[in-house]
Amino acid sequence: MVQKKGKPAASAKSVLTTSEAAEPKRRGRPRAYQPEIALGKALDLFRRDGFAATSLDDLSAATGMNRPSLYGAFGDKRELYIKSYQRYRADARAAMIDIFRDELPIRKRLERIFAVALDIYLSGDAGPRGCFTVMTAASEAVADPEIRAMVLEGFSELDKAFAACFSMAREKGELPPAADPVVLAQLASSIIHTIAIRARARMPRKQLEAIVKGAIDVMVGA
Amino acid sequence: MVQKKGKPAASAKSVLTTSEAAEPKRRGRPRAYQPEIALGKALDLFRRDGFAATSLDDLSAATGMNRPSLYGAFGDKRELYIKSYQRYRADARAAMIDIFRDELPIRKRLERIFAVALDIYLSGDAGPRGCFTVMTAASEAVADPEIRAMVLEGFSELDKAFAACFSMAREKGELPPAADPVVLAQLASSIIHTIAIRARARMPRKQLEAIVKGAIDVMVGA
DNA sequence: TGATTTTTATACTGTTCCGCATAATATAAA
DNA sequence: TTTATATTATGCGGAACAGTATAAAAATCA
Repeated sequence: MVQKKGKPAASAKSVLTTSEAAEPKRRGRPRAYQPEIALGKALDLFRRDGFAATSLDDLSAATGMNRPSLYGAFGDKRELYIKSYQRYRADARAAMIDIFRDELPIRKRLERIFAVALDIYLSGDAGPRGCFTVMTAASEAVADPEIRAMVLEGFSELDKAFAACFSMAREKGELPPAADPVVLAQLASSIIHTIAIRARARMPRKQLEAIVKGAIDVMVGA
Repeated sequence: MVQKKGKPAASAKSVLTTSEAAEPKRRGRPRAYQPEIALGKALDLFRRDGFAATSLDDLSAATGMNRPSLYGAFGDKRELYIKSYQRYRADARAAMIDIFRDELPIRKRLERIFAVALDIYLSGDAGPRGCFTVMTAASEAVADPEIRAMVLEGFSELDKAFAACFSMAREKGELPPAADPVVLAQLASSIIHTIAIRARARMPRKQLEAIVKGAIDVMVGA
């Protein structure tokens, strides 16, 4: 019979945001799930309830995958948590990176960054989801070195991104020469952390925006 | 026989820091535990592992109380968590209140406040314990209205204490008249939150102190 | 068609979990 | 002493838990 000649190899591990990509013909029974979508569901659950309070039954129900499939695709619960966290970081980075790099005035840029952060932290059907890095720092990071390293790297990435922002602003004369980009960056990160935490306690967006506005005034001048 | 005449009544509920107080003679079998000490042990566990990852067996072992005694003394796990949290708040308040009210120059006062905060967040045998308010905000506060209310009240208490600090400093001429005590207080709280979170991820004290120093410089002038 | 491969579906194992029922124990009061 | 009261000690019960073993199903390959 005429056979379709599946593409030779070329690594099936391509990272795809959409699931439209034509995978090379796989051998056995086809998967009933889409890994990226399932991982997103797992992330939703972990963000809502945290690691310990999320059971594999919950994850199985949310992803539509039965337990053995979960293990086959992502490993055990901890590995799934780690992959969920990496997915969160990738998503957050994608949502932020353009604004960080933008050539807008510093004040406008900060406003947009914090607005996107609030969108991320306040979204969620069953209550505001907060920042997964902060939640993970508060819980799993103490006892698990590998998770801790990822969290610290997350803090560092944010600090550096803000510092680059403030450096550029100072070069363009938007900030006084004496302004210290690293200190300002740590301040900006602390605002990110406080609104993430407070959002999680359901503080209304208006109040969080007031905190952001006051902080921006202090950082770049009223 | 000669009997000791226990003091009549006078409310057994007196809040005592030491356990030396002579309780009025109680009727049945005497307790084998000291409630305040047991509650402290429970708090230690909850701070280390969080609500979901702390089992009643763990609590029973740490307090030396068997399960029924735990229930009798503190109610179920959630009630014990709430009482532990209230205890944490009382302890933290006791450690801070004098410094907040002190008449020291604002810079010195802030330095002391943050130093005590770091002491609290970095203590712990099995890793830094962080801020229990922040941890609770990140986990239980979303779904539990009663716990959430306590957490929000905790944020508010800290904001107000800082605001009072900055108000007094402005009145004394330590800050420019245009300085906004509420905005500065939210900044100071955000520093508290960021060092609590970062401590939990085992960021070294030196780095946390650098964050504090930079923030103080921005808040009250370098 | 039949063999091979990969995934799904079901169900099991042994553990841990929370809350409570029951009985033993230690004190004060009568 | 006896009675009442308050706590401790033991352990049960049923549910939930994480992980896996086994078999059925659905595809490709020969």
